[in-house]
Amino acid sequence: MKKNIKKNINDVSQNIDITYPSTTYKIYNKLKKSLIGGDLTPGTKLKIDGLKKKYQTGTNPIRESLTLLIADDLVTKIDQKGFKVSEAPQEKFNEILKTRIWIESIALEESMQNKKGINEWEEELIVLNHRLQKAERSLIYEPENLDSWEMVHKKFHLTLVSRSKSSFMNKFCELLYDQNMRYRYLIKKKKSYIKRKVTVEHKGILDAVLQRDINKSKSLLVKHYITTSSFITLNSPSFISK
Amino acid sequence: MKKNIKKNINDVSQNIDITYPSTTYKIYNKLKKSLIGGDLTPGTKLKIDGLKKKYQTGTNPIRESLTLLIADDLVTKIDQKGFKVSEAPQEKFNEILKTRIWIESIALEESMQNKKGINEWEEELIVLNHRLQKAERSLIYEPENLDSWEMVHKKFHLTLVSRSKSSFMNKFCELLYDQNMRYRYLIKKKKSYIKRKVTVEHKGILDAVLQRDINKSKSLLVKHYITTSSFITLNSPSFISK
DNA sequence: TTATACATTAAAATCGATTTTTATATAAAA
DNA sequence: TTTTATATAAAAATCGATTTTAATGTATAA
Repeated sequence: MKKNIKKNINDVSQNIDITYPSTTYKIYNKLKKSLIGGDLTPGTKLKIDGLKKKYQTGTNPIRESLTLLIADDLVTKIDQKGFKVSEAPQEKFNEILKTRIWIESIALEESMQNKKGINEWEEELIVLNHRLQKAERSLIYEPENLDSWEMVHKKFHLTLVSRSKSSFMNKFCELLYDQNMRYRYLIKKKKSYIKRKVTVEHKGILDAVLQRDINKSKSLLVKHYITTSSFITLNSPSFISK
Repeated sequence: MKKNIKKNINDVSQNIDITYPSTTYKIYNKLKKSLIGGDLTPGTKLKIDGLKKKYQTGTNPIRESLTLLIADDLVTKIDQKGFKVSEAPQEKFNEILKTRIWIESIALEESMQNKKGINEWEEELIVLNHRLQKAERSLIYEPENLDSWEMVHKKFHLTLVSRSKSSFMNKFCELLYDQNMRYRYLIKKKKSYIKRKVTVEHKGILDAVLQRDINKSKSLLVKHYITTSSFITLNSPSFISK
């Protein structure tokens, strides 16, 4: 009833077939954001009743959202004992870094070797890099723009490795990106993490790609990840998984 | 009530803390088996009501099982429109093959370079290969043993690539293994697929691993996958995704 | 004390009914 | 005829209550 009213309000303007996301989908996105943003401490139990109250909804959307988040490795489930926020030990971060380097090296190489639509791809990367530089500059004066910086940053990195002609590779890259992002926020919460300037590094990778120098591109990408990772070290005692 | 009785019956013998799987978990496993086994035609709609009747259970376990299967890429969900069996076009099989080769080449190399516990690993592989040969021979006279062959076969392949020290790599390998397995069964249902002898190939890979010849091991593993794949070609019209 | 059985509480898992949305069929207008 | 609106049917999604299981606390026996 309530939703029908809402639908009519929106429908009058245009005749587009707007579909409204399910509660499950909305809660999933909210929870995912909280988990990646480090708002939920690793290991914390995710009790259904609590989440029901917090998000003002029933059992089913909560449980389904949590089930979806298992696939993202942000939530862990123990049968008959419920859900909890996935742990985030240092060694897991090392795994993420290592795996990202393995996977993305292949994906970048394949993306560059795949000639079909390579010009359009290069142009897209130029635009994304431009937006990224802009977003980064705006961040100095308006730190509340972090969300939009995150969006462009993710898009830039995933586009870079998107042309391997394997949907599986794309999925793996995104999973690892989100995992890495989570650690960035977790460390920000613990230490007074200083957002370092990555503008130059992104530009370097882009230039190597435009030069169509595969090895240089790969090595710059790897170097970028390793440099970034040195800022994400959680070896404070609070981070050792219980 | 019913479950309590069951618990008591089992508990009298030993004082082990036996945990009973949830309905969701049981349904998940059954569905997964059906999906990999090719019993459910790609693209088929998975209606909640139908599954409820089939598995004699409520909405929740069904929906949760299906949600879990999305992560395995065996089920596809469209928000507000429900679940369906994931499509299985030829091109997707090509992706699986390609991605497996990329990922497992790295994982095998890392497994062999990782010296810690390498002797135990080699011994485990010898035992698994032995069981695999045995299971394969028994298959000639008792084809109903296919399930146990599948189990050993999966274990052999996943153990081979298990030591990269990245839980993500292990997960990716298993996902791709199951995806590949699904195609094996789908083609079996369509063509009169003849189970070919893979005994020699497994032995070859094992020997190369025991010789600690990384390049040889990798190339034999890749060759094994490519040879197998040539038997899994679904270019009959019935397989072109609608 | 320490361990074991039992009762209590809390939380997960499940059920069946209701609500909301989509798909289909039918009728009216261009 | 084709399109557009409306009514009906089917299915997905959600809700709130109930059942089942795990965790906690308490009393009793070794």
